[in-house]
Amino acid sequence: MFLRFLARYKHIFLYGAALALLLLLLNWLEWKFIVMDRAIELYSGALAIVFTGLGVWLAIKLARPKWKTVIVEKEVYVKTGTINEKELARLGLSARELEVLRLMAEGLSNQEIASRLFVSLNTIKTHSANIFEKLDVRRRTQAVDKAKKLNIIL
Amino acid sequence: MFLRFLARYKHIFLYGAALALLLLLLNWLEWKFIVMDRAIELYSGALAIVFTGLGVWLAIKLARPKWKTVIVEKEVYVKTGTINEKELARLGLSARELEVLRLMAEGLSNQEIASRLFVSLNTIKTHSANIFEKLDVRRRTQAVDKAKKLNIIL
DNA sequence: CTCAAAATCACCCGAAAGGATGACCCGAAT
DNA sequence: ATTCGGGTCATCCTTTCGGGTGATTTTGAG
Repeated sequence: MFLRFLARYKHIFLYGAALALLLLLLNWLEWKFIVMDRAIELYSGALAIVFTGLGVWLAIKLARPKWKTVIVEKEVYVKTGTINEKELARLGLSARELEVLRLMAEGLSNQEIASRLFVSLNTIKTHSANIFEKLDVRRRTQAVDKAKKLNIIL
Repeated sequence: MFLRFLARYKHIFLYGAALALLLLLLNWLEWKFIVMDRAIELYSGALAIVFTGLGVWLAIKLARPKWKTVIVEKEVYVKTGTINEKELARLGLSARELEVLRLMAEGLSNQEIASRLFVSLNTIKTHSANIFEKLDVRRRTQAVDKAKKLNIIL
């Protein structure tokens, strides 16, 4: 209970400890006889600087690094519902690659696609690599997403 | 030149001004005769508290850049259709899981999703496992496909 | 406060995916 | 006949996924 509370606000406790310790130290050493009589300004300045430092430290420790994420939206594409032949032609996907892409979009694994098309797994991997290259993506999920957004698959 | 510098670090100057003013005030009022002789502790304590406060204020003002705003440009594709709230409720996906699912649908890798949401990769793996469980699928591509077909994501 | 769900993180391990390259076959174009 | 693109398959290697399990922390409802 108390330990948890202490752990959570350890910085405050540390600060309090530092505060108490410093004041005690000042008293203990009886600086008032050493410094006070001739230069109260020096004493005040030193205190001010030290506790400003402590304050800064405290604030930094307590400040939660809250990151605000601002998402700027841009570029709007409209879903047409029909295949964008021009886009398809521009990308230069071969018939086989498009076939693989469609199966990919259905969530099939490479092995499943290979079985479905009666070819080897390696062949599908080659095709998919080519697809990624032509679509300028790095993963099948990206490929599917982009293909759908570009309306080259339904 | 100087003005720009001053504007940039106005908080430091304000702090310096406050420091000087307070010390001057103390001197002016000759508190050393009023307070010092009987309660140096009170004087020190007051100074400590005041300057701790100033330090905190200073740190907060200067730490402004830590409230960093991460601007993420995101392309938005508009699609006709609305979210199937009933289906969403039926599946029982949590808010976080839905969030992960959406990012998944954008083709992000688990690591990228983790970075985007400021959590660890392991957390995303747990979320995705739960998503697959709830959607009754085995792969992210299937999850995305099913989610889109069920209209629980756009 | 207490309980439960949600969210977080970790570790292990095997499967799948992906990058890079090379090779072979075949049909169409040069 | 040669070149070239598409399709096929392979090997090696690295990264990412996904399953399984356990644990702690946060949070919200009762």
